[in-house]
Amino acid sequence: METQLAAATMPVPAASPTKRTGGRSALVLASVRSAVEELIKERGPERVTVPMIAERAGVNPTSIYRRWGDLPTLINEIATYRLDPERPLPESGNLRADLTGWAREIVQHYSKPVNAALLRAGAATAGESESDCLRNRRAEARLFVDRAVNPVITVDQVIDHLVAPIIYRVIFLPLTLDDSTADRLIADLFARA
Amino acid sequence: METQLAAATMPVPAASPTKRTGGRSALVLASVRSAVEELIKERGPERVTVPMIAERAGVNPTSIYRRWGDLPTLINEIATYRLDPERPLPESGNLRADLTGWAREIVQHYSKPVNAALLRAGAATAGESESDCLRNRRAEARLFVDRAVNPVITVDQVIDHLVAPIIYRVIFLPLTLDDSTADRLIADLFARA
DNA sequence: GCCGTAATGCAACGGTTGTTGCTTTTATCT
DNA sequence: AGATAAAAGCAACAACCGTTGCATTACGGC
Repeated sequence: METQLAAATMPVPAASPTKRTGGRSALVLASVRSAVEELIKERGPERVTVPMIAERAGVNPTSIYRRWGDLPTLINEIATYRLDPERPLPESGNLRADLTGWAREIVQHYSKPVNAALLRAGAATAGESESDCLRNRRAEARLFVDRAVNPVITVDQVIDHLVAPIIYRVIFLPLTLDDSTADRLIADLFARA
Repeated sequence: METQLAAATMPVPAASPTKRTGGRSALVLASVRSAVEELIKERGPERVTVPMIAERAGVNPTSIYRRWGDLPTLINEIATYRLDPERPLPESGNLRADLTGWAREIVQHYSKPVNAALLRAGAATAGESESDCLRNRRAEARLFVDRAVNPVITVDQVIDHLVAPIIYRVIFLPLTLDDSTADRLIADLFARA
């Protein structure tokens, strides 16, 4: 067939479909992201549609459908990368101090209504395989515990008694979340150790 | 106006618009509920629509729209009352024993994929005012602590270190949830007291 | 058993959504 | 700079969704 001939002729079977991330694509990505964030804050995660996002972003709906395929997929991606996984983390040499700074940052992050709304939306799709918008947070927890010389506590304990209460309150009891929450949970966590 | 005349004539202004809960209505309610549960398990909470539910339930879509108005509202109601608030609760006279039984029940409940999916869906709408599908659970926690003679722990601690970790794992780490989870958390919780 | 009316069913509609084939733009590589 | 093809725009289309007015059923109170 034609493909065989072509394969024989070509030096390399063109197995490098170069992605385009810069320029216009980046602009579309950015404006779609902020459109989603605005709309989700304004109307709640359940009442946002793709055409609405497209209009707000000044972008054609087809661009969104072709890039993400799905509204849940799009929202989930935004929820996952809202808190930059590449950002600098506390590195004081003291586990408790590091976790304190880290927990405070998370509380502060999710105190913003936009981020709380995104988390709730992300929760809806969290069941399916690897679409978990909090996996970066757990990787960070693991990092802190793993590099400590004398951990005292386990990763599971950090998840259960620090991350979980914060996330639970963000989703279900947002009004009870304040700056003291992180410190209180840290105190509880290390009281046991 | 006519209304004034009517009001003067009538002995009681008919201020009792009797609801109809039995017979057909009950049947519709039941079949809609199981249709939602089936579909949410099959396709995930985000890919279910009202017409789909109506067809599966053998009910007219308008009935659903008029009764609940909204898909999120419907799903949220089901998520809220899936675990019967009137069910008997442990009442051993011992706080730790009661909480243990209660926590085991919750873990077992949410180990079923249907209930986990409903919880995720409920999380998406949890921000808005009083549409919180876990409020009954928190009321129960309060009951246990309030009636204990020497509580040892606070309601907030039950929320943060027992309820929150279970719910977090149900939503984001369903595979890590097993029968030992409840006991482990209870142990952690009372270790401090 | 009868009556009033709450609740469901039915049908038609206007608007929206998501898909598809094609054209235009433009990011990336040489 | 020029060539290539990835990504975005455009237009048209067939679903589908949710609303509304009216007819039908049958629950609940007498």
